[in-house]
Amino acid sequence: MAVVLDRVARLADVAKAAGVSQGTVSNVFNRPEVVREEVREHVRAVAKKLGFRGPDPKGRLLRAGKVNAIGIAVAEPLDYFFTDPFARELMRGISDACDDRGAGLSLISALNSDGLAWNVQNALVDGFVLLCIEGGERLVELTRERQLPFVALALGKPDPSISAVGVDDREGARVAAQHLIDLGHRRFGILALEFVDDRSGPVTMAEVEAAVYSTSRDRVHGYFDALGAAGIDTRRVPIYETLNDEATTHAALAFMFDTQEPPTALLCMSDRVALIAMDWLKARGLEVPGQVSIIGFDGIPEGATAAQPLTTISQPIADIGKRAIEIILEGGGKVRREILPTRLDIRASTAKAI
Amino acid sequence: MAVVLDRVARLADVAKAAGVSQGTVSNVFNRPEVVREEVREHVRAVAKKLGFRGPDPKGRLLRAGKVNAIGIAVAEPLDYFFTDPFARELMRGISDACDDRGAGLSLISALNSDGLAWNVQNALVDGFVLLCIEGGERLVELTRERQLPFVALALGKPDPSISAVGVDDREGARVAAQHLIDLGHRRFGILALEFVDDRSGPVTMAEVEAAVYSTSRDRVHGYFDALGAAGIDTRRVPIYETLNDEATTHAALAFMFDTQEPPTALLCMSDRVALIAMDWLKARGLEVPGQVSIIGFDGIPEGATAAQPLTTISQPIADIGKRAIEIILEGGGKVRREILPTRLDIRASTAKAI
DNA sequence: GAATTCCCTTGAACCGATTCAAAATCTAGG
DNA sequence: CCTAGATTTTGAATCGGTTCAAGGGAATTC
Repeated sequence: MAVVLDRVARLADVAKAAGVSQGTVSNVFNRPEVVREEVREHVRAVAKKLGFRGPDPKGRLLRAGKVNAIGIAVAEPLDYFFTDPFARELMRGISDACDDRGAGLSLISALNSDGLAWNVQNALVDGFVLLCIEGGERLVELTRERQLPFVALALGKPDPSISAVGVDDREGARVAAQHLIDLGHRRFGILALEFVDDRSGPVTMAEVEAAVYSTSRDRVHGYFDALGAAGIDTRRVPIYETLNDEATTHAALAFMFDTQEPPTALLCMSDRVALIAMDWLKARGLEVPGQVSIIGFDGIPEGATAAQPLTTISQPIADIGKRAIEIILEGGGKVRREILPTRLDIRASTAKAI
Repeated sequence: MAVVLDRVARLADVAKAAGVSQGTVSNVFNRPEVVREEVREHVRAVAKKLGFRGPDPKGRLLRAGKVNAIGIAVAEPLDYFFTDPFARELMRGISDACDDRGAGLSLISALNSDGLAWNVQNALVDGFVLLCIEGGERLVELTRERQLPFVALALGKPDPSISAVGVDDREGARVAAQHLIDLGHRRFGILALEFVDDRSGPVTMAEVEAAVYSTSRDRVHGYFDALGAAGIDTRRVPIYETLNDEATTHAALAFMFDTQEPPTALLCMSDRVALIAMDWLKARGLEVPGQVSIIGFDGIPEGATAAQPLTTISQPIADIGKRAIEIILEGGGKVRREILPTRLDIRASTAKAI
């Protein structure tokens, strides 16, 4: 007697058709060893006939509670994960950690705040890694609502109530500036990242102190720690806020180099900006590092493989991702904050001052 | 009277505490406009007091059935998505398509077959895109079990029963060879991808015809279509199977160039292999394209931005990803097969034969 | 022959929401 | 004041499984 179903077969259908309880069918698929072979094979045969391919994860999920996947959220379009060098390197570390634990990876994004809210609220994950490159505050706020473990990366405002992994920006920046001082440079320019959202242009020290993004502020402090100690008048060091893109970086360079005494050393808060600066200077006939030395920040792979390799302060990007996953999966829900070390990678964009 | 729960609050708890039905609480969060303002605010207040932050997606999922996410599966480690140029470019297209539709993205992988099976069987997704670069057959088999819509990309064996998006490999290869013939070349070498799993070395035409991966076979046919028409004895054109890595590509080059009459033109089945070949030749003091012309296949961004830009047959990689998503989300479950056009991108690795 | 084990299997509770027909309440018109 | 119609709210079914205490039956021990 073949029963024809008007829908896809469920566990219960198989149970009824095979004349056993639902629990037994469940065991056949999940713990086959506890079911008598005869019964097991019979159930399997019936399941096959009904086109039942195994328990639907949607059902299991509710009972089990665990999704076995981590969500990586960012306030950028999804392709950010595959195009931005920093994100890509970070995802390498995250991927490895997830592979090791057999966890899946869900990419979560939103361009507008409505979509972001919905995506974060409904993502089927066991925890979140927040890429707070931009709009970090809001991302944290939304995620908090979910009441799932999460770790913030590159978060501007350090909040002691949430887990985070990062680097010591101030110390990294200090080392960067010290490197250039050691090479004899005395005239500097700082190509900064955003202090507040969507603003670019020259900034004053007061604006630096009022920064929303403490990452940028800390780095300025770090640069100035070294410059000040070397007796350089930091009030005369130009700081230009960029949006980490070509247009604003070019504007920053024009601002600094169309002057009587242009800098001989550029302190850049990202490798991206540093690479753009290098191209711009060369196009203007200035030699790097002959006439101008450039140091970046981040340590993205592109910096090392560029036509002219970039000296930079490397962050252990992949490790940051890895630690984030570990904290979520094994942190036991406790708040953890980790500061990983940076490293000065001296390559071919810095040289002795003339 | 404050009720204290020993667990996280649920919809039902809020309903009871607020003295309304569960359905009303559900409406407050999902269709607030149908609930009287007074009730709505009251429920919200109670929810807040109980620490209920909104309906749990795990519960909603079961009822709604839709996850609103697409799974991208590959038989490689997860970091493949972020390190392999082809995969990255593909994911760009997929990301855009998902962003447009507000769909999420789940990355699914496995190193060993057990893990792969589990991940594919349990992924919470509405459909799959299969990257059949390697182990495609098995991936298709596993996915079929899930009874969810899926699209295969770069699948070796064309199976008319499954949806797929790809390019006309034979025609693309023909155009590649024709380009070199037009430049006057008469001595060719073919650096092939795998015909069967994990094998490398020189292959005979019989082995080509017996290929598991029809992509590689079709490309050989395409190359030979052009070479044969130009009156070149294809039996004397060496074909070397590589694993798309440095070691086997170097072996292939040694095999071809340690001969009396080395080729003046290399037909490579991937840009990766082509770039490796270019480096190898230069390291041996051979000029590209002065002494040897090289043409790739794929059109990865690295080929265009390389120190010496690579001539290649470009696949519309991002478009392939985009179409795959569209087929899953809007295909209505019907089987669809699409062949997208390739394009000859002439850059700096091919030149007139001497 | 009764008691004790051991091995399977059962049945029902539970996971956390959405949905919708039906009931209850309110509003306006006669 | 009554009623038709509009607006809200309820209650119960449903989604598809997992889990585990309790039960049944066969084998083993006393």
